[in-house]
Amino acid sequence: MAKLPEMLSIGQVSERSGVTPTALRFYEDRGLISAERTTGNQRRYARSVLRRLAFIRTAQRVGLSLEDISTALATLPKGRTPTKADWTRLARTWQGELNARIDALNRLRDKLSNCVGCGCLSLRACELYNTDDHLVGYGPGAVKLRPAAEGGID
Amino acid sequence: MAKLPEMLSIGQVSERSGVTPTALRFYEDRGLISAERTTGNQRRYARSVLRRLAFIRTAQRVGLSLEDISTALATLPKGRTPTKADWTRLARTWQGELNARIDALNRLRDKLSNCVGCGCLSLRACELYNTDDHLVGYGPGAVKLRPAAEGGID
DNA sequence: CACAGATCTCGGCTTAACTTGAAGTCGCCG
DNA sequence: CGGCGACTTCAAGTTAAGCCGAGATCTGTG
Repeated sequence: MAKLPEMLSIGQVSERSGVTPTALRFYEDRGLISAERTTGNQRRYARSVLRRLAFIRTAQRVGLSLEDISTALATLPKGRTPTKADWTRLARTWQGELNARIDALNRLRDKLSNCVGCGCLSLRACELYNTDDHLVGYGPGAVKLRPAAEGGID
Repeated sequence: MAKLPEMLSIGQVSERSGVTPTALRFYEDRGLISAERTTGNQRRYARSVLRRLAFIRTAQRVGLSLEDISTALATLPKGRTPTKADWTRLARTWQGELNARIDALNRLRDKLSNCVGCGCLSLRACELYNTDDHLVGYGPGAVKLRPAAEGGID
């Protein structure tokens, strides 16, 4: 096995993290990660970037946008090792986020089951139509959906 | 209260569904919904479009793409009322999807909790870093993440 | 030192899901 | 029947999260 290198090139980081070089540059551009430069202007990453990348990718996996992630990471003290309190705060935020998403999914799944049972599309007032709002209009089918576009998944 | 109109204009559908007119035209373009036309070429929607829209929006809410939705809807008999078997099939597909997403979220949330407990970022081998793969590299922080880009959320 | 292979920047392409704007037409109330 | 608001199409713009290629430069190894 090779010795542990102090700093990693973009290719090495890419290979170890599974994140493409292009994406790495992109993340840097967005302020999610950072790197030093050689005299020849090539990026040299500290090993800690791998932790950060794992974090970023994992968060992305559950549907958080890079902006969400970036915002969250920004609450951590820039540069220095975050305190436990910092992390707790961040985690709490995300847990709320995650819980909301899980709830939404559970609710929908259950409702979908109901719909199968009830025939759904020919039903007058399937619960599915009123997932999160209460503006049931008059007559069959008429409802006021909350514009989901704004809230994303939750 | 007004009388129930037989057919709805795009504006009425928009107001009742919370979906903008442009989005409605867009959905039509994508084959998700359809409408008849007046002699003057304006869209007139059957009330059932509201059910369909609620369905579409709800599915979107849980992260399904319009293409997913469109594919699913396409399995239903074009035009006529779907049979219960049709619905069952569709629902089964989506339930698998939903379950997968719920699982992923639960796993992550739990791991995030662990991380708070353990100090995470200063940890050598936090579970977070090995969410779904097993290629733990040598030394702290070195891992091979599965390219999440391909699988999306699940 | 030479050179192959890794990186660099930059601009443009991609997909999804719409939105915005322009220029013109409908429909219905008074 | 006049007019104004609702509607039409079409083209182009937007955001997210990158990918791709070109042309130039760096780095490390023999």
